[in-house]
Amino acid sequence: MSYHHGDLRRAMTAAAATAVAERGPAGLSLRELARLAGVSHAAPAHHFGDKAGVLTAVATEGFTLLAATLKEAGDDLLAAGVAYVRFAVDHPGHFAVMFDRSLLHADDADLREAEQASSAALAGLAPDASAARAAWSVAHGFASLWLSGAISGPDVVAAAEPVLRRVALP
Amino acid sequence: MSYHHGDLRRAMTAAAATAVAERGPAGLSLRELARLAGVSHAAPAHHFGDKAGVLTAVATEGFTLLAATLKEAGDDLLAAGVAYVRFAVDHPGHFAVMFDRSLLHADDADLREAEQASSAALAGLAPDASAARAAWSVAHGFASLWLSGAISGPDVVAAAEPVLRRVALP
DNA sequence: GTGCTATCTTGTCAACGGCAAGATTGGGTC
DNA sequence: GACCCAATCTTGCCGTTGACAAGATAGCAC
Repeated sequence: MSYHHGDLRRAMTAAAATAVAERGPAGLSLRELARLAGVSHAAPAHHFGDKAGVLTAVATEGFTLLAATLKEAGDDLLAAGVAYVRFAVDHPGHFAVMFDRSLLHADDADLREAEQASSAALAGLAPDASAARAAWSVAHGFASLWLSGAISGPDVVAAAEPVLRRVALP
Repeated sequence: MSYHHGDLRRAMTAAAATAVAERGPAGLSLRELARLAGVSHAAPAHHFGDKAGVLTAVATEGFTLLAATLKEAGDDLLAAGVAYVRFAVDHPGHFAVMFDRSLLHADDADLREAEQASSAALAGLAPDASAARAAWSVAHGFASLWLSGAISGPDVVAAAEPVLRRVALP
């Protein structure tokens, strides 16, 4: 192992997302991440500043990913809703952090930019602001409830579609 | 100050809810709560076992409160949705904890009972299971997004109503 | 090869959660 | 009223953590 890790930042955010997905944001330990990456306990601080910095990086990555996912889903509001839910289920570590201001540096420039990118991607799909808010609310609510176990079933998409359809109707 | 506090359990849950509302679940310190209550740092452990036990008590209180709030709102699905959102905004500390399994003792008997009470209160309002899920999703999603700052405005209820109406239509 | 800067390490500190063992209290029992 | 007992709270301790400071190392431009 060389003195320089080479790609510590990327390794840390990836490991952080996994850890958050498994044990929640509170169960995240910077020292553990450092051990997993094979670096000293103080190495992360250089890249991220503090714990909130790591989670801010994860959230930023999440918003960027979400924006790309939404764009890929096309113009259909229902398809976008399904994509939103699938994103949350596929990236629970990112999702758990993205909307929790108490964990993040909310005024981070990169974060804000990524937030706006996904907001814009969503706003472009709905006919008006109210419809966009409604679509966002259902998709976000369903995803949250599903991840918390409050709503469950054999298949996420199958469970989500009838719910999303109630708002996505033209 | 006497040796016995007298109502430590209640004092702790109340202080915990406030602290979570202000700084999030991660910013909660059992020792700080103990200091606020004027007891030693190990006193909480007797009542709650551990940190998750405190948050489980807060979540249980939240679900009980939510069930009562929903019942009070009457039979109208829209009114119930508004009540749900208002509950989240009025009790952000409780709400932040209720749906995060990673913070709780998810199999706690009292918690499960309170969960089911609020689930039942909600299920009684909708014509079928799908409608109930949809209503729950919008209300929950809007509340979450509002609390995170993703959706904002001068008045919560005014912002929530048009969104909730899209799903509550008969 | 020399200096510069980003990256990483070592060492340290206060705070925290959790555990064990003991002190105090109030209520029930005789 | 004296005694006992269970509930409640305290003191003391340990390992872990996040954060900070100061120094070591490496890659890179020139």
